[in-house]
Amino acid sequence: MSSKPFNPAATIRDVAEQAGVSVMTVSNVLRGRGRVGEETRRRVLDAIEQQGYRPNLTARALVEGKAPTLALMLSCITNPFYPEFTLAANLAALKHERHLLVCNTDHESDGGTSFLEQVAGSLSDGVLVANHGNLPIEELKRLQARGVPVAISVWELPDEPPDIPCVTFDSKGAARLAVEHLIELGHRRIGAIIGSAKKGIHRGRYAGYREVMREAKIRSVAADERFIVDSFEAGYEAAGDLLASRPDLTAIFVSNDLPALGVLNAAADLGYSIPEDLSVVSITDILPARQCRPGLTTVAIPTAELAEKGIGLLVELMAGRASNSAVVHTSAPRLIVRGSTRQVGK
Amino acid sequence: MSSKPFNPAATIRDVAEQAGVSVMTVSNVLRGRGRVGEETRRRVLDAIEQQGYRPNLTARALVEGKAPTLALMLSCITNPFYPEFTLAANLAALKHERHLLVCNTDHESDGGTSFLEQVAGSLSDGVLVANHGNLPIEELKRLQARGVPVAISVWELPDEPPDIPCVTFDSKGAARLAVEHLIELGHRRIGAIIGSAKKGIHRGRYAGYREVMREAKIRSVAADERFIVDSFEAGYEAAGDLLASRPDLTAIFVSNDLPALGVLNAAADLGYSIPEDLSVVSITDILPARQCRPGLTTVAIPTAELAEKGIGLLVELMAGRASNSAVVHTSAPRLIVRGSTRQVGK
DNA sequence: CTGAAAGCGCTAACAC
DNA sequence: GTGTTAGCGCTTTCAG
Repeated sequence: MSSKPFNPAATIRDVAEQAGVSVMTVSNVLRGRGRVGEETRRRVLDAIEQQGYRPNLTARALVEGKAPTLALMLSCITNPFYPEFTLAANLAALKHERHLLVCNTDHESDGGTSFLEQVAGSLSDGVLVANHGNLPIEELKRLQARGVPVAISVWELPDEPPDIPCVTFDSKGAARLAVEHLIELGHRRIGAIIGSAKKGIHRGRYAGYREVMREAKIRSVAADERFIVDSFEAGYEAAGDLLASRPDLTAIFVSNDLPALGVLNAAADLGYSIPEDLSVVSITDILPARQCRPGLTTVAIPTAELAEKGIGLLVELMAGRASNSAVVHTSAPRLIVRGSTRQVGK
Repeated sequence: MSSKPFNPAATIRDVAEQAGVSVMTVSNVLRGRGRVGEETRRRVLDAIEQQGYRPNLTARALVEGKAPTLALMLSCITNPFYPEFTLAANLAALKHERHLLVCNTDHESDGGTSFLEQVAGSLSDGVLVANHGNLPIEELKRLQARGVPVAISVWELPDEPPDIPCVTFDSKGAARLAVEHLIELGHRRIGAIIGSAKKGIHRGRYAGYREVMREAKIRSVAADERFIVDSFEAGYEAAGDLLASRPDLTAIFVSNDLPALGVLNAAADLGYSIPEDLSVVSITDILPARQCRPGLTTVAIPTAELAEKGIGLLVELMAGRASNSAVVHTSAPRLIVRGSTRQVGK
């Protein structure tokens, strides 16, 4: 019962001692479990206050066999898609009383394998992986086999799920909306810049583009298409290249906002006025798409929802309530018309 | 020596058993400590491989009394300044074998206090706080008194350090470079949009602006100045307001890129051509500043360096090698001329 | 060079 | 209502 006024490294035992109770009782009042007398409760609370005691989450995690964190793997947080995604994932994790550990795979020499190796199932209970077209699927399956909950989000193809639980969105539908918008504005000479290989991650988007072009009876030729890396710079270069070889294009469909921003910049540098000389539409709706002039017309995908549902799926998985073949769908993409598109010839 | 082919939940004890050695030996080979015979070593490694054993970081952290993570507090990851900062902090932390836990204080009802309460000194050994002008300094000091290493980065005023170890940059010098650039281009009617209260976080930047104006013998009046919230939207509005009341301004100095982007957009919407009708210069050099047209002329601050040195300072603090009054300086800001500024009247 | 014992701070059973 | 006994998975003494 000695009054130790303040103890920077107070443990639950110190508190128990000062309050004249057992460790168990302190643990109970701390977490509102078990039954504790009102009087005892107060004494314990006082002791906690005085000593400045705070429970050690590491110790708690060890004994409970569960970690207070979830891991998020993404390519690179500086890609403007991810901040919004990460924030939503973080908030969702917090709702489940978990903190978020993020891994930028682009900057890990092994693509994040060692991160998974260390963190998954040890520091973190589960792993949410944001799809970027080059996932170490085998590695993820190995983890899964080991009993670590693993989920993928931003999966592009609802009809071709991976062998791992995932959250998808309708990428083909998104592309359709974008290209239909161009068609409705009267465009016929439409180029395409795709942020992956032809059969790569954006193949659903590419399929949507092809489909609408076919329906509109427009014969699209390979010369009107470019397959590039999904970056601002690659978009910039591809636009220059495409416009040089097909100067009569009136519109360009870009499979992603980031390269589309590059296209906008290239067009400006080449002396094109947008949207007077060229319409540009893409997919995603990242923040810079609305913070530039002209604003980028784009098809918004449910970024925050993809993140939230990803965390939700992970939590269900951890609780044994979701199966390994779960496929979670998200809201339909929606067209957002801004200044980068216009009626052809106007 | 029974061969358990694969054990998803293998512990160090399982490995020891299979290898026919003691737990200690396994721990030693695992971390290259102590002396272990080559033959024994191999047996242990084989057992680890077969069982798919991976050490439990939580348990290790508990017994070592140190956590494998560091915490980073920032206002919101969707502010384009932070992705770059966070990435650099993350990479620096990794070099010290720590993962990073990030807290978006804007979205915590208590500004992150409960995050600190839970995480600091328990899940994470130390905390790096990115300054945003409204820091819970008292809370941080309390943590510090408790023995938790705490450091602040992006401190604006090298000459007025807080009572907490910090990493600073020369904000006044940055503003000077920006405004001097305007003066050199012949501008005299220069407005200012400051992303804080007059005596708020950007007061160093404001002071730099005033200083250069005075040196150039330009009488700046309050009507040419706006003090706003540090956001794109506030910048947009302030520009409209300022331009309406002072239509003869030829240039605007904005204290931060984010509101400057808003200014660029507002100017475009109001029919101003930039830089023909109006020059805009600001401070920071966030990614969107170079991914928009016209590109934003700005003074780059050493963002990555601020993050790296922040983590470095934290690590020094943890090792007891840095004092609580440490002030770490960073490289001088540099002017980056892009398309948003031009010789007056041209 | 290797092993046995102790314990990090906490919680889950079960007693009383 | 409250206390006692174990033990989470690991590392650190200290013996051999």
